Amino acid sequence: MTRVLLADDHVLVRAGLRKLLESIPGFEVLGEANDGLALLALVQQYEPDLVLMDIGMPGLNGIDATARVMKDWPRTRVVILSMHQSEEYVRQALRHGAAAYLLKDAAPLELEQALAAVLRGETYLSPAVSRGVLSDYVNRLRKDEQPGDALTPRQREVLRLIAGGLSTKEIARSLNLSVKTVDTHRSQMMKQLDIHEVAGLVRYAMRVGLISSDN
Amino acid sequence: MTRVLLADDHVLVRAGLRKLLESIPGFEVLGEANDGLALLALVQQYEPDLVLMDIGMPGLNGIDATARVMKDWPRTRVVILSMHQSEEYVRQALRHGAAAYLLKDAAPLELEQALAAVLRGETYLSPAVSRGVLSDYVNRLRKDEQPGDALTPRQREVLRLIAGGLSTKEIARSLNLSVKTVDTHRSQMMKQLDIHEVAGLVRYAMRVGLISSDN
DNA sequence: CGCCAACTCAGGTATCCGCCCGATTTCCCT
DNA sequence: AGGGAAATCGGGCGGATACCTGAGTTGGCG
Repeated sequence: MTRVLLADDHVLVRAGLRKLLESIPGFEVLGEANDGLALLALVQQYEPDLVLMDIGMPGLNGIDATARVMKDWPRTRVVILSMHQSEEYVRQALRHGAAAYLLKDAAPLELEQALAAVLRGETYLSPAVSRGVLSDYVNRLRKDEQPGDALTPRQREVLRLIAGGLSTKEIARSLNLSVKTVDTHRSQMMKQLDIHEVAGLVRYAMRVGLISSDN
Repeated sequence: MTRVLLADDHVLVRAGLRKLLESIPGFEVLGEANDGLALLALVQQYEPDLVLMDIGMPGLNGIDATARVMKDWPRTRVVILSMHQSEEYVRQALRHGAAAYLLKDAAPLELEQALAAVLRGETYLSPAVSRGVLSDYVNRLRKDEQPGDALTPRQREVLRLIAGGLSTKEIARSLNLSVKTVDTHRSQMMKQLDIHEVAGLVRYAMRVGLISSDN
């Protein structure tokens, strides 16, 4: 039996969701909350397996409520219900630990699928949403336009190592060059790119895809 | 009529693809190339609407060939055919301007769908691939776990400015602190995070979402 | 052949960074 | 009441960085 809590500020919506869930075998609705804070109290009381969470709630909204639920009850799975397929909402929700992001105009069948996926430990996004996320992802990759633009091959090599955290001396050793040569490359790049600190170089390297934040 | 070129180092594969394409109304195969360089010559000659490109080719591979095609004929749409659903390949392909990434074990129907999507200007990924990309995307968001983990609020403040490219002196002025205080915060963070250069701090700040590469 | 960009290396200087030692105050938690 | 984390400063040291000027070599391109 999957034990579920509902959070939504509209009574009718909650009632509808309850009916829906109770029509699916294996789900039990423990309670309903009309805002984030009320939900947190219920979560503490029941420690449910699943929370169906609206985003647009007065007081503590769904995203922040999700974050606080995940902080103290990380094993609880939170399914976000939202009217908006805004990129930003989706990302916030996922970042704060939501297990699924469903649009409110989704078909009931989709809700079942989403719940099944979530209980298997997967992350579920409404098709319309995942399409958006995908294109956003693609855009991000695209923005990393080829670094062959402003820099010479040697400069890119040096930049990669700088951004990787190596000191000038280490880079020189690694490339079999004089320290002074590496120094010149760094200075040259800074002049060309109008960037004047290592921090800026690292950000640039990341933007053009020379390195990624996880190394 | 969509004018198409094929690039693959296996004759049989090319022949099969040609048959497939010619069975779809509206597609015309202009020619075949057995490696990247041969393809570039054909592209120059025919200026096709579409290129079906294998990744694993001798000489100039599919990714690099894609980049060079996109550089000089940006309106050409390149569909990557690959045996591997490696994350890295997909990302490289998308980054260099591929319009689609198809696995070679895809159903013929999927090829048609992909071509249709591409001609509509969309980006198409094989389902298996897009699933991987999606989960990668989600993982990336998740990794941006709340920065409240390892660092104190003040440290985060300082880190944000460091990663933003400010010097210790500038940060001190900006926060109305002594240079020494800022210095201490930086050192403290480095010890805690086991990171020992500014470059590493910048990458960390980016990973936890304190800053983004585009400032 | 001559030009130019890329690559290589050098000396010098002012500043900044990374790290060591130390200290005080505030505030929360037990 | 006492412990501990957070935040605030200081002195000092060795090395790295940012920027300057100058200069030799290589390879491609007209």
